[in-house]
Amino acid sequence: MADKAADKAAEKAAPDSARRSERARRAILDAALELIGEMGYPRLTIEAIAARAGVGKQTIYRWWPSKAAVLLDAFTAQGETPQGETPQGETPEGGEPALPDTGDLEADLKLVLRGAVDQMNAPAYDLPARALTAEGLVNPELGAHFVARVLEPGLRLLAERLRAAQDAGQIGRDVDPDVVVELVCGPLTHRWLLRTHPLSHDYADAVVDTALRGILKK
Amino acid sequence: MADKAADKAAEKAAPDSARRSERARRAILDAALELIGEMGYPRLTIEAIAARAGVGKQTIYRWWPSKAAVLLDAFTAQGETPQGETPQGETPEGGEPALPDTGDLEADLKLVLRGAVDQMNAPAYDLPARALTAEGLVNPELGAHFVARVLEPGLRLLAERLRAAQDAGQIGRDVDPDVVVELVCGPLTHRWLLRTHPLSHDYADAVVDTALRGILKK
Amino acid sequence: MADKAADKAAEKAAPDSARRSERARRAILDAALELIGEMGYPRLTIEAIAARAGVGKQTIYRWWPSKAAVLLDAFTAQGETPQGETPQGETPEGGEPALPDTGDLEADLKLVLRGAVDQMNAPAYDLPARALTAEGLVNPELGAHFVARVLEPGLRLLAERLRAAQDAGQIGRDVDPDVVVELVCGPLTHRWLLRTHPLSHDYADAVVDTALRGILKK
Amino acid sequence: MADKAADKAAEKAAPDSARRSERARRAILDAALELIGEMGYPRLTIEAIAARAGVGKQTIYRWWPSKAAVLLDAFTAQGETPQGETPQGETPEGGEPALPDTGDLEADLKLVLRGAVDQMNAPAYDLPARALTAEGLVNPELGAHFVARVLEPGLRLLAERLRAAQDAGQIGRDVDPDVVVELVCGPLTHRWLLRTHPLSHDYADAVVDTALRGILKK
DNA sequence: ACTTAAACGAGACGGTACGTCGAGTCTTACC
DNA sequence: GGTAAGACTCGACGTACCGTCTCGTTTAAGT
Repeated sequence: MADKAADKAAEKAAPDSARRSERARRAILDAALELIGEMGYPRLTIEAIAARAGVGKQTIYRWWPSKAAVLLDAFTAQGETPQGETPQGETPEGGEPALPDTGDLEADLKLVLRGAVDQMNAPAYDLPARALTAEGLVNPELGAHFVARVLEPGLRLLAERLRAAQDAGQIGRDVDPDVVVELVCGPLTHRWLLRTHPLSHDYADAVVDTALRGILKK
Repeated sequence: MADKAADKAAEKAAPDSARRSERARRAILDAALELIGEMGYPRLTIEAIAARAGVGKQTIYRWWPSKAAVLLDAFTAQGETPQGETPQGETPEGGEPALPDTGDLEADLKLVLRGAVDQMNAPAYDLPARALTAEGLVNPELGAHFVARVLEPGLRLLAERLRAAQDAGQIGRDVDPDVVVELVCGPLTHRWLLRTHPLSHDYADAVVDTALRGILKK
Repeated sequence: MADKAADKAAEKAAPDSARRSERARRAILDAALELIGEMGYPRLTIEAIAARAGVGKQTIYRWWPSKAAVLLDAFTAQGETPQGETPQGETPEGGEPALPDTGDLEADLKLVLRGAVDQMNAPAYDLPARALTAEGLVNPELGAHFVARVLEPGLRLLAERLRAAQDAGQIGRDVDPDVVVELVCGPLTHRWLLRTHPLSHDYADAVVDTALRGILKK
Repeated sequence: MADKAADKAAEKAAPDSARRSERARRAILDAALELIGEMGYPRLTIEAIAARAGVGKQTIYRWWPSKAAVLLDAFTAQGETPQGETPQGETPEGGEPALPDTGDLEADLKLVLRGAVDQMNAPAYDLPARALTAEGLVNPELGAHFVARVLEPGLRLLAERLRAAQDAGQIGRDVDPDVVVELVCGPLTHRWLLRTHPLSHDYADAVVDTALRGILKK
């Protein structure tokens, strides 16, 4: 129980994070993002990151267990504005981020999903996010971190917006908002990752339309 | 020019597939599938495959460009019954495979998607398919092959079944069957790959229900 | 110039030996001797010495330029009774150490060389002395210190004893005592270092006999 | 047991020396000798040897266990004329090497030892031989190889020459030629390795004189 | 006794080299 | 000419120590 942390520490003398060099940390994260843009994830190496950052390899190994972990931190810390899968709406300073709520669910969803599409099409998001997703597929521990830190926040906002619509009586009580979240995100993610078809605003609109209004004739 | 073929040959003396050893081919594919089960994709190496198959490394490099390509072939050739993302319905010998069509679209979809869920939960499918998906995310060429050979066939069948329903007047003309295919497959794939929640028959049912009948109150 | 000291200080702020921690010094020297016995010279590291001594690495680097220098001090300060290559004879407290002089040169030499043989066969002498010799072979500066502090004193005593014999008329004036010293020490050192044959009392006796009485028939 | 070799082989799949690349072997040995001259033994690294030789590090590790072993081979194979501690006399083609035997032992010994002195003073011999001696002091296994392959042959020749003198009645039967060998080589080696005094032809002569004619007055 | 500057323990840092692994190519002997 | 075997060059791995550089914390000299 309380020993668990102690055990972990006993494994390999945990470094003292108070003495950590912020300069080195920033240089490493920046280098990782630069390099993934220049050579792609598979050819990204810890040695290259260290060299670009002007840092000893050990300084990377001291604080991260793998290049994927470095990249996850780099991606998350990007510009000090960590982004989720879907962009938050307004982030009124100090307040909780929330999705737009104009009362028109369809319009709001389309707005948000079009934003997500733009993000997925932007190399600065696509490259690292795609690499981290790929790594996570095959490495469950990293995958869990990626989902929790990158994806969950956006999905949670979406679920909240849907619950608001449900409270407003726009959605029946028999519909599970969490299922709806996946119903609209799943298809976008599918296209983004698998590249089966172009990922466009039109597609985002079509998904929202089809999902919201149903498929079977009434 | 008549030299075009010669040029190609000059690039890398194309091997003569007529003389290819079927014994070696099978041994390599079998070894790849065995080893991915034993050590996982990231630790799978071409050297290990060659050793396990009792084959020289060059024999692998002669016929495949990467370990992912070997695995794709191994996965595809599995039991001589290459499978797509969703299981085919009956495959009456000699005939085209097709999804069940009882006239009840909802029931048919649930049947098919439950089968897909079972498959995704089976390690013999999950491990290689997940590895190939991951590789494909980051390696577009391989990704395209994977989609075309593994995923597309299943998706096409689904689209056909939906078009049949449309022809039967169960689905409006304003709905695009291709979008519907992704609307039901996207969420399943999302859960399968990202492990956000358990992937169960109940979830498959919920996706079908929600997608078919719509979200907004009528 | 008065600046000479200042220059030196400017080079690398010479530490103030008045404030030096005797506790740390002893701990370092002890740790060095312990560790060379446990893991041998090549695997002896400054980090290990610091850890064993409970001392910061900088405390070692402040006072010694290399692990060999530490070991040389450790060896020299051993038990506060620094030993030369050959054991001193009686060390009447306060007096100069001198070799035994019974008037019988042959017997005296055998006694002294047998003592040297015993020392070379004792791990507590062999390990550090051998390591320092090895280091000195390849690092002339350290080698000079090692010879001056460890070997020379013993050799000088031997030379004095021989000069006494010469004064007593036992040795001809045409013989150079310094050559004789090497004539008896060389062979012992040869066997000790190169391990060509066992280093025994009998060998010491044989060397003395052969050297003193000559090789050619008279 | 006959299994001993098999056991050793079982430890780590012994490489097939029939397929060994002679080109790589020569390049490695040459590079080792070049580099020890350029930077000295302590700063000689396997990586540098590999780089200079245009060879993968693995090719070195495949055939040698340490940089010292490489150097020993390099030194031994030098110009295809491996040299011992003392220079061979004439090596009439095809015949056994032997020391000069003019009937005058003293003159012959001086000739040989002056040659040895010259060799020890030549950097091409001094650097590698000194480094290997140093390594051998601290690594008994390597030391044994060094002695057997580099030193022993020369010492054996010297012993044979002395036995010839003994057979000719120039040396008494009570004198052990092996002790005499060390009596003359020991002092030279002592000066060579420890740099206590300059190593000159005069010293070689003095050693021979003193050793042959004895120290005590007759 | 109080101040204060240097030595101290600790250990993070930028580096170099280690010894290993696997990639992909090349060579040899066999069929 | 395809194959099994495996040596080759190359690049990266993750680790070990190097010697330097902060960090507080003693600690001993000089007020």
